[in-house]
Amino acid sequence: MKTSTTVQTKDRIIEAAIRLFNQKGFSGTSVREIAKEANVNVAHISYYFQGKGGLLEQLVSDFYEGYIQMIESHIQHMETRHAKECLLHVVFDILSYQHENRQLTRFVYREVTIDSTLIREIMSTYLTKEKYLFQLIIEKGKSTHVICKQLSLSSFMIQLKSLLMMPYLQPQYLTEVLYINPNEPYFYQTYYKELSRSLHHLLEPNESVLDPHLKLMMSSN
Amino acid sequence: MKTSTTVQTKDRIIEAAIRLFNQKGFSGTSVREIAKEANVNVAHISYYFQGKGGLLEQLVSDFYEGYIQMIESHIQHMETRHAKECLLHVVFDILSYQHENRQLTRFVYREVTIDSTLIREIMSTYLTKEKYLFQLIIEKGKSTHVICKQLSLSSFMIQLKSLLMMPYLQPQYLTEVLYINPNEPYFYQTYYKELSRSLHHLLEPNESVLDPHLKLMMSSN
DNA sequence: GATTTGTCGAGCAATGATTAAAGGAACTTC
DNA sequence: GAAGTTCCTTTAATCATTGCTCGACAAATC
Repeated sequence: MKTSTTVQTKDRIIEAAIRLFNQKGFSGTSVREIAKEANVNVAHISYYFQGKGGLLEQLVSDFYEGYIQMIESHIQHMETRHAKECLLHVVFDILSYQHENRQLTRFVYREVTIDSTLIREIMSTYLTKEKYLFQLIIEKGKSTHVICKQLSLSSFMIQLKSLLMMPYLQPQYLTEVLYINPNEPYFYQTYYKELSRSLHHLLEPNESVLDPHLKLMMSSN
Repeated sequence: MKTSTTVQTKDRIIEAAIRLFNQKGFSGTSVREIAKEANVNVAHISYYFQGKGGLLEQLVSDFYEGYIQMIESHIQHMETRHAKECLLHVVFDILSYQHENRQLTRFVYREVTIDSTLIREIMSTYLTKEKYLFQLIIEKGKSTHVICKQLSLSSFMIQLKSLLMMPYLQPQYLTEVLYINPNEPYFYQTYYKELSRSLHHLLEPNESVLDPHLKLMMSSN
């Protein structure tokens, strides 16, 4: 019996959970609050998700499922595109994905910084897969000489992921300190342009192999 | 009665709290756990810090106090240095500061993503101050033509803070996925070099006012 | 010896997650 | 249409844990 009210109940729990987890964190939210916010009975959470932990697992893997799937769809069309172009499209779509799921994104990215077995499992599946997919693009770019051969995948990933995550992990910083509203649809398009500029410099062949620290020091003296 | 054991007790609580908050988050840690980890009585936490909330406040403001103070000391010596040089020194010292206080850093940066009144107050004090201090450096750099005049402070801050925070907010990502150990002292020195390279490109005058997205697209066709 | 300061265990009231039991609505089967 | 089945919902209760405080005791300070 899959009535519409059933679906509503389950979905209302998910929506309420995302909202509250986003605001107060996982441990900071009680199942009673979620039930109240969703206007459902407390027992429903255990009934549908096998407890609070199951609800967390559902949300996190739903997020990464959609995330990875989106990246993979780009990889499949990579034959027809140049590596840099493909990379930029992926970046744009990640921003778009994060924008569409702002609350879930912030919650997941925060929760991922907690040392738990669940998180460790997520890591070894979705995030290594993400790394692998980016590696494919980078490798192709290197072979077609549009990406600097010396580029280290690790340092690229660190910087890319930093830049992608920050605005959605710390939206209050943008609003309260920088007076930028990351909720506006214009934001991530503007941000994308800045990102693509940074990426461009990150990928292009070094103009010098010198220690950039020293180089900067010298040029400013 | 300020015996050495008294100091020990208070400090042991702080150390234990940092360790546990870092691992399991603020809400995910109970005062009993902290007391157990610190080998003190539960009542001590309320006695010294007026409850769990007070302990949180103590830790967070201690962190930002040292953080801001460190940046300010650079500003005072700014007369003798060029803006870019000063900026790089600040960046290096922030990395160093975060490295020295790895556990506290990760905890604070995570907790700052929670919507609470405490956090909002922290924002409007320390983080606007941080922004102001960076503004001073940037302005000087612009006036001496070592920093691009069109550089937006906001987008600079977003990117800078992203890159500074990421490795210390997500150390498990580095270890488990990228096989990089951010706990090694070498790490933040290496990372600093990468950062300074990115910053160099961020600050230097644009070689073109063209939409970099379009530009990249065209150059890869 | 009086006072302040640190320590401790017990215990409080509140809230945490979870579940067992039972009611009820829709759908199938006879 | 009656009986049975399945799924959803609700109530109530359980049991652990939460943060915090009280009163007693010890030790140091004046």
